[in-house]
Amino acid sequence: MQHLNYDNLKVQDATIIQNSLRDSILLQPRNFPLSIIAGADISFNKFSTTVYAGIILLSFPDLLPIGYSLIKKEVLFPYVPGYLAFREVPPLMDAWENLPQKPDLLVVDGHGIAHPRRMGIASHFGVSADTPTIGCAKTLLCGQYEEPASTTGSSSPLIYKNEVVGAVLRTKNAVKPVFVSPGHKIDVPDSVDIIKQCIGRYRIPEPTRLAHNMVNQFRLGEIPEGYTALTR
DNA sequence: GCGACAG
DNA sequence: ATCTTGTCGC
Repeated sequence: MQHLNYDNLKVQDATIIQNSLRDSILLQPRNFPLSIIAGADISFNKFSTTVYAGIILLSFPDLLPIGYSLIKKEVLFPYVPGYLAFREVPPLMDAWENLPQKPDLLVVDGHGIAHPRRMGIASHFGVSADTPTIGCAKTLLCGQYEEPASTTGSSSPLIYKNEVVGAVLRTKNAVKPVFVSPGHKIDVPDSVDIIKQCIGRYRIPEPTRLAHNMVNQFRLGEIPEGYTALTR
């Protein structure tokens, strides 16, 4: 499963792929040890087809960087709400293949099953790479929820078509919450529990926050393309 | 038809 | 997503 290419796909074809991949999603309590967690994100210049993708590995529960993978790639599939995966999964999959070691769980910037067809980018990547994933998005794509209490750690269920597809989690006092939903091989309760343990001093949980900072530095030429295991 | 719409 | 200046609050 590498060098995925969705460049010549039509949105209509993409829908068929999502409906097909959906049957492979596994929603279950975490049944594996968690000592290495990772964050994935991409960055790009507006109007450019070049995307800078990266995955950062962190020790858990310490959340200290222990390695990463960065790769630059051309992507032609456009950004269409509901089809983010067709733009971001291909480059992220390349970064994944180059990681010095695979994490036990990957946190993706975007939704998991909190998606119109229950196939957000976190689920799409998880099924494609056959690895546990959680989606952590900054804004809502679909579903309803009650505003969670304003204190850090508070959450409320995210409902879509009468089903609990995730949770809205307050990661910082009196600050906009984030949207957490399982991607693959994990369930809603465990996803929220793990993301809670990834909260640092910012709104965005450490895995995706550090991944975002890293790919941004990469895009700006402050870090070279490549991969490495960090020594400490 | 109208409004919503991850990154 | 990216760009951008100021401003509010702990």
